[in-house]
Amino acid sequence: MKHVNYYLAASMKKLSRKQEIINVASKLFKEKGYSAVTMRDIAKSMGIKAASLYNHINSKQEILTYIIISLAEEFTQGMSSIKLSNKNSIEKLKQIVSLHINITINNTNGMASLNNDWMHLKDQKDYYLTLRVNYENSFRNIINKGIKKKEIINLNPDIMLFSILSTLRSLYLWIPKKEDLDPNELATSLSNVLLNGINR
Amino acid sequence: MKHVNYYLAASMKKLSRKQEIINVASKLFKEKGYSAVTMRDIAKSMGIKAASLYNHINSKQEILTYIIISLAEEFTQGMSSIKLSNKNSIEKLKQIVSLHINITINNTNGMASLNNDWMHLKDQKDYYLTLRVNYENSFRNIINKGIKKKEIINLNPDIMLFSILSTLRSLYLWIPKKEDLDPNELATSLSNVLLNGINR
DNA sequence: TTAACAAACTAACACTTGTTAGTTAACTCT
DNA sequence: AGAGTTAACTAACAAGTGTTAGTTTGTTAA
Repeated sequence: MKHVNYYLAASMKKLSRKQEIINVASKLFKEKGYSAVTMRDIAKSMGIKAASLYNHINSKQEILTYIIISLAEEFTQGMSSIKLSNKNSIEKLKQIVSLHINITINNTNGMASLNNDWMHLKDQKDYYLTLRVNYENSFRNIINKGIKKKEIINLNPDIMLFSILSTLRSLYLWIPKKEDLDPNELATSLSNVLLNGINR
Repeated sequence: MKHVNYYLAASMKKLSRKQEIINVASKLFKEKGYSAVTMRDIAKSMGIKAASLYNHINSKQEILTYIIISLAEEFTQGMSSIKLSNKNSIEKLKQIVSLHINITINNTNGMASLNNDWMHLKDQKDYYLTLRVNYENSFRNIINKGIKKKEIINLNPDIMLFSILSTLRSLYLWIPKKEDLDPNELATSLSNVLLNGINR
């Protein structure tokens, strides 16, 4: 008997086999990086042979591309609605913090590839880099406007951008260790630390 | 003629061939990660054949181990002298910021491996992880003492630790893009942002 | 019942990987 | 001049790489 009938609880939708592969691959990519994970590793984690993966996906590269591009587009979309919101710059920064937390909670493993394996993209690398640069520019714009309106201190905006973004991009390393933490509470606390510092 | 006599300016010390290999490897590891860099890549960058590398190093693994462990020990040593200094917690945090900036400026490429390739260590992985945990614990202790002495706001210390450390660990991505910036000025500005936030 | 499909399998290929063995040429020191 | 050392070379190997071709088997739709 080759096919197993998994019992599926009423609440869980059945994932396409392709999506299962992508999820398993994401987890392995997070642990060892794209280059160190072989198709045989992925297959073994699913209990099948490497060749069988090709009934569902076209290449290893396709898996990486899917993981990274869908996340990058999610960030782009999130940023574009933040730009449209009628809030001051501080509130917009808080929205950015929440955006990162929510996306990271939903796809912790994928965020590792986004951060560490984008250089292994082929066809879509330029597209990814464009999305990334645009995202950073939007972020910088919010900071610059905040400085002009005296909502944000008048310091080197690149240092502020780098500092905040580094923390947000590293969330994937940290969130899985703190499962008990509520996303909203985390957003509040983290915004507080990033915006107001820790000095008393 | 197989051997070239490089002209060495009086100011530059001649690096051992082994150290040259490690430097070249560090650069490649930063660009593509340890697993994606082959011995033939490293050799090509040096203008020699892969087999020739083995006159100077014992294995690819040895290169990675050297890069990571020497940096980790540098951090350990830096932290231990900060612990001994008679400063309040805010001043100690500023010293930690400077420690990261100085080490990163001196070995930007190596910092990439420290952050992203430590999981590919073999023999020395446990040792590395011990150093890392100890470092984080020392960092957390400084924050906790600061909270007790009311020098630091009374918020979740793990969030503060994570936030600051994420930024410091990402410096290697950012410092090479800002060559004009003076290390001391960067330390001052970054400490200011990390400790006092950006809110006006 | 049977045709079509989905998803697994075995076997194989061409290429790349880290590494070893043995050799050779140029410098250094006596 | 000769011995020793350093650092390059060529050639090769065994293991592992992503991927393809062709086949088999259970499930689904007509």
